[in-house]
Amino acid sequence: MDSRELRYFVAVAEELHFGRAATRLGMAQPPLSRAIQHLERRMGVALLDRTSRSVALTAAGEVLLREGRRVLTALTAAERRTQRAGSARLVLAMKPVSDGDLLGEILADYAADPASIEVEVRICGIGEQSGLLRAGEADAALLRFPHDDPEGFAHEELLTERDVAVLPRTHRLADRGSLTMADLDGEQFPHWPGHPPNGGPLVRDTAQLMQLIALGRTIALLPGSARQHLRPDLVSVPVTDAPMTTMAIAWPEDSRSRPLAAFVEAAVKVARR
Amino acid sequence: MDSRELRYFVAVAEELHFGRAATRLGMAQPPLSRAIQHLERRMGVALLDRTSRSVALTAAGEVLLREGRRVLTALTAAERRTQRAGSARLVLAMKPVSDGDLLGEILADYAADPASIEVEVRICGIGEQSGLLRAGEADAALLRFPHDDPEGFAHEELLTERDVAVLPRTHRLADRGSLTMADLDGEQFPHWPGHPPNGGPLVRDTAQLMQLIALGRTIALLPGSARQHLRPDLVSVPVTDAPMTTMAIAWPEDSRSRPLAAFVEAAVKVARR
DNA sequence: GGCTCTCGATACCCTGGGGGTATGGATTCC
DNA sequence: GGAATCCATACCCCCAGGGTATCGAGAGCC
Repeated sequence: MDSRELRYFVAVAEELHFGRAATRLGMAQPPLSRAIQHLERRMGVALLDRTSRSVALTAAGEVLLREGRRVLTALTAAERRTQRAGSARLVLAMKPVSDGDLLGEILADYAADPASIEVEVRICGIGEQSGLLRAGEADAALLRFPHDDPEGFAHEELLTERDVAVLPRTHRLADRGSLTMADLDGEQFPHWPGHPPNGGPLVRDTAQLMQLIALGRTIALLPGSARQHLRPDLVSVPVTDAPMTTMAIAWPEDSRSRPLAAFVEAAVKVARR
Repeated sequence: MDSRELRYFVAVAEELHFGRAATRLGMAQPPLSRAIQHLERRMGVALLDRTSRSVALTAAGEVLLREGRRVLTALTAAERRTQRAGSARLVLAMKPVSDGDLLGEILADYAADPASIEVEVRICGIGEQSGLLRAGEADAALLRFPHDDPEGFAHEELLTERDVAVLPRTHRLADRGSLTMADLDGEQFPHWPGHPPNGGPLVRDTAQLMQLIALGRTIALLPGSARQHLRPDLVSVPVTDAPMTTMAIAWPEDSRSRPLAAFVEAAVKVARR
């Protein structure tokens, strides 16, 4: 099969409408209809049930949609990784305030390596790191367990620390020297993307989170190292029995890139000292 | 990128020779050269270092070869799975004599389900099951742990049994009621494909293995259930401390096929009783 | 019931790119 | 230095893939 046809099919299968799919693909509807017919003929299997009023997926079509999407993302990921293998630059994906204050040192340590290349730090939204890694847009990512999922990636744990509570300066618990999780019962926690809704406000980035905390709409448990970056109207309080979170660096399992290996090595070295 | 170009590139990267690659692809050499040039131009990265005498991969080319192969196999796997989703038939891959004598019952039990469809049992060589599964040629496979690797597949364990020694009837240990692993010290075990060579004869299928045992060239530890299928010139002897092996049924993690789910259910049900 | 609107399929045309052959030019080997 | 090898270039040709116009089948509306 040809990846062009696959792209066509995925577009139609997602839109369930030839006209819209054609627009999305930047082409006219008739050649799209024909291409799908070709595809079905060659594969010897019906992918779509169509009447003049509706388009629906057959069982085979559902399989091809699911698998096809994966193939297409793998294809563009391969493209990206290849392109970046040509450019002498590493791309590191991280969400803000999740570097455990180690990134500066890691970058400095790596830069000291005479064979080092430029490192672009790409700050992304919460939970987007693994997407960037999977799509081949980044060479490595800083993840935080258990929030992020290292599935399909190799990773190296760098730092484990206990979460602290981040509160508005005016919060009833803001003056306490330390807290327990029980003290936080009944508090409103934010709704992280990709997690089940808990009634709290949906938070997409850290600045937004900080703002919501300052407004008293929510409070958060953040890695201890986040303490250093708090706005003056927020305070952090240790929570003696808060969950531990682990920062790790992750990369595509089968990467053979020397610069990446050197960077990971630098990260581990800095974390161990 | 287009999968056709990717196929071209992979062929050249594997052959490191435009002429041979072109032959393999069933085309002439000049259009192949051009296609690769196009690809490099569009991606903005050199994939091959070529002189008039030699072709070598660049770093970027190595990345594309590795990732591209995977994409291409995923593509053909998607094609196969789609085609088979259209045909009302399940394909089960197994190597011979590894069904723990359960397969007959499983097939009967599944066939009793009114919604059941035809099941094709595909007997394959040793260690080939996961390849067939990965390539989308089979819907499910019988694996045996720890010999087979369920990586990337969902699986359900069906049966754990202790290996027995399979010996020629004339072997010095053939008359013993039971053995220990220590008794087998110094015996020549076969070399399984995909495992490191151990000096023993390479064995690709069970018939061959049985023949080699009968000839006294090797002996083997096989699942206890293999006992039933021994040739008359071979005997099996329990080994009290032999490793345990587990038979499992494995399938692509994200399969949504109803017939497959029903079949797995039947297999588990039979194994549990 | 007939008018209209929607939407996929069909008919037909046209262009560009992918493939072919012939040949050039560089390198290696005898 | 001549021959052989092998990738690149030059040039041609054809059809696959894309466009426009239109048909035909359902659905909804009055």
